[in-house]
Amino acid sequence: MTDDLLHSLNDQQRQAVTAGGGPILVLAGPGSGKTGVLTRRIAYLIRAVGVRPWQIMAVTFTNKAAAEMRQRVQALVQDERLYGFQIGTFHSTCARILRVEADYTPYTKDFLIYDTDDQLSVIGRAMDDLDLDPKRNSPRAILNAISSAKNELILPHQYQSVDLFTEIVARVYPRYQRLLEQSNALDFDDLLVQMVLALRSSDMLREKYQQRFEYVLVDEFQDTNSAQYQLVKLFGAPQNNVFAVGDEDQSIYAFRGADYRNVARFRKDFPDAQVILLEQNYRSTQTILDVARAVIDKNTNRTVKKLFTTRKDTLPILVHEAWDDEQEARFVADQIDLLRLKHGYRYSDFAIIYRTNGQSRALEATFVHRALPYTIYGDVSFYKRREVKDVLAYLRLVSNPNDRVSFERVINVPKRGLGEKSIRDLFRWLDQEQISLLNGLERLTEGDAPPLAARALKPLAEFALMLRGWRSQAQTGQLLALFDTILAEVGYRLYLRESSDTPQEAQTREDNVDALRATLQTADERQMSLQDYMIEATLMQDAADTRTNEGERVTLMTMHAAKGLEFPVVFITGVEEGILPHFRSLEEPNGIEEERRLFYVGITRAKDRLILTYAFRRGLYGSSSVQERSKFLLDIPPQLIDAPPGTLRTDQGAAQFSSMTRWDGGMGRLKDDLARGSASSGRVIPFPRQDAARATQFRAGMNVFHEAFGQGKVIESRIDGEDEIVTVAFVDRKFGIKKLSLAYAKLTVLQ
DNA sequence: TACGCATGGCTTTTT
DNA sequence: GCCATGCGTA
Repeated sequence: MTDDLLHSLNDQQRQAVTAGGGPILVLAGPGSGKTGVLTRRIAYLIRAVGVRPWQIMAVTFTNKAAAEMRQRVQALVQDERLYGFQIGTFHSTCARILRVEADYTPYTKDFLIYDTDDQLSVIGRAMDDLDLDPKRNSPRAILNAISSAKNELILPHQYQSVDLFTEIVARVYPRYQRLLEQSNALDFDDLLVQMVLALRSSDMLREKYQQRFEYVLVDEFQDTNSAQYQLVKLFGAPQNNVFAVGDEDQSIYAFRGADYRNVARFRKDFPDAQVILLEQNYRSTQTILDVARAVIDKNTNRTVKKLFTTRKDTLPILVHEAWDDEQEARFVADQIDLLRLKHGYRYSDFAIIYRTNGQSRALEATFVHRALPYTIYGDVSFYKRREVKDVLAYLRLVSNPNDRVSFERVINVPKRGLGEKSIRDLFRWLDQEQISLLNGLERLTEGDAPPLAARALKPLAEFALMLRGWRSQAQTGQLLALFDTILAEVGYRLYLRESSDTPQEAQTREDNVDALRATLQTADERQMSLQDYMIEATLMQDAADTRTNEGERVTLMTMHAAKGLEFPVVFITGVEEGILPHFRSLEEPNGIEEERRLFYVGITRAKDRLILTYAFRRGLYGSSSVQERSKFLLDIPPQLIDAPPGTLRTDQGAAQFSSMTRWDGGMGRLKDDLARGSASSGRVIPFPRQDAARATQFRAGMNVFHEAFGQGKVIESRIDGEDEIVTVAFVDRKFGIKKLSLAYAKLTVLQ
């Protein structure tokens, strides 16, 4: 009766799906059918073991993944209703439970969830209260530190400072937390922390949920943080029917607290855990798997997996060295055209993956120029747009009139003549009188005159009256009507039109407001309360993101965004020191290993063809700089790199580049290095540096003046014996780009 | 209070 | 090279 669930599985997959109770750890390599195993396991529990859907808790890392998984499970259980089946992110699962069990927390059940922007403004206020200068200590860094502490379940009073910076954090953290509580708001991390604290503090509560959730399944286990790991253990106990699926090699979220060592911890905490390795890959050619493995095998502290495929076809991968990021983009475009023509690939078969968002620019410019259709995957979230945040803040203020962050956001949008000064005075008055924001506003409408500038009182009282009206309208439960009333009364649409620079911008922003309006319509249909809606809106930051992913387009994205996806042809661009690995990662402990995993994730997205590119020079932050190819390239065995003549490799470029500079490397060089064995000994042949002999007087990016040619910008400067050769692009098009010898030319630097 | 220009500083990103 | 923030001025 469960044949349909099991018939297409290999032995290891079947073992995972049908394993009995107790802790189970599935280490699933990329492309090994992990999601299929997870969904089938859930369906199997329901259909073959007789577990009721409401006894199952499944956790994913994104809302999108949760929605997809729910759908797949539904398809697998056919007509069975998934009544009470809990699937969601850790955060949404906790939010849901905490709403019901708010009595076990310092909050009331209509609590709010603050997103990162809200958090930053609270940090700002906390720092202001403590007389700390946000220029000396970045609020973002402090927020990160607090967030890390929370992920480690370190409470404000437990936070230990070890240096000056952490001393600042130690002061801000308690103040920040108190402000959150004052606004009845939790940040994302609090959802986890408060859940852990509640479960730990009350036997009754703990037993209630431990009994309810008999089976706990966790996806992307390598990306759990400490708090999440504790939650897994708390919900899983005492039966410990915990099914954890993950891959240490794909842990790429350390910067937000993910700790792949939780995999090892799980093995230690549950010594009787069954460990199942999924090593058969259903995605890539053997060469691609070998390349991936060569890269990742340099990492330590991992469970070694041996990925294999039964695919017989394979091609070597291609490594291409471009002159600069522009040429790199052109090469990518050329390859796409070539592969489409020669091998019948479609635009949608291609992905271009890079380390940093900024790298998309050169690619986009080239693609636009050549009319090559593309789409950027994972663009700025809908919910991050200003107009969306504004309107949500209005709703949130209605939902919780003590929410100071939302109040501050909307009080002067549109402009009401209420600036920073008035707000600070108002808050000071509230704190002095020890009354809530709502109370204060009410007193204003009754004619109470707090110590504020006289001209601020009227608009403030007007605002208070509007808010009162909205609050009573909210009682009717018609969210859409409330939304329309608010927009009309504050004149928000008019404001959008007036504050936009172009009619197009106004249109886009209004469209966004209408898209948000549609979500309220849905909420009404589902009879959601305003409070429920607010929680959903904060947690589901991707839900309303109606990106048109239709059509034949190549996909551009960061490596992080690429996780979980696959494409027939994958380009990884900018495989250079400083980019991959990223220079910022060098400061992090084990940063290099994380970068290596990132590269690994990128490589394993490819099904048939993998093309790695790097550039000799790259425009970073305006000025162009000389790049060195990534050391990761030297980990790839040379025999996997070549390409048969006439398939992919184009050699014309190299000659062209060498004539443009003294730099005489070429495309074959990497392979030559590797063949010579210099790679294994770790020797890297450095590019000639421009400043090798002595420093140049001029540097790229400098603005200069020449008596005959006028003003210009330095593109490049290099030492030539005793002389210095400066390449300058002159503002006057007549002169264009010129190479000047300092021995003759008079060139002065302009400030 | 609001707008305009200058300065600085810069990953990755989901909840 | 761009964007966000901050300060100075109307």
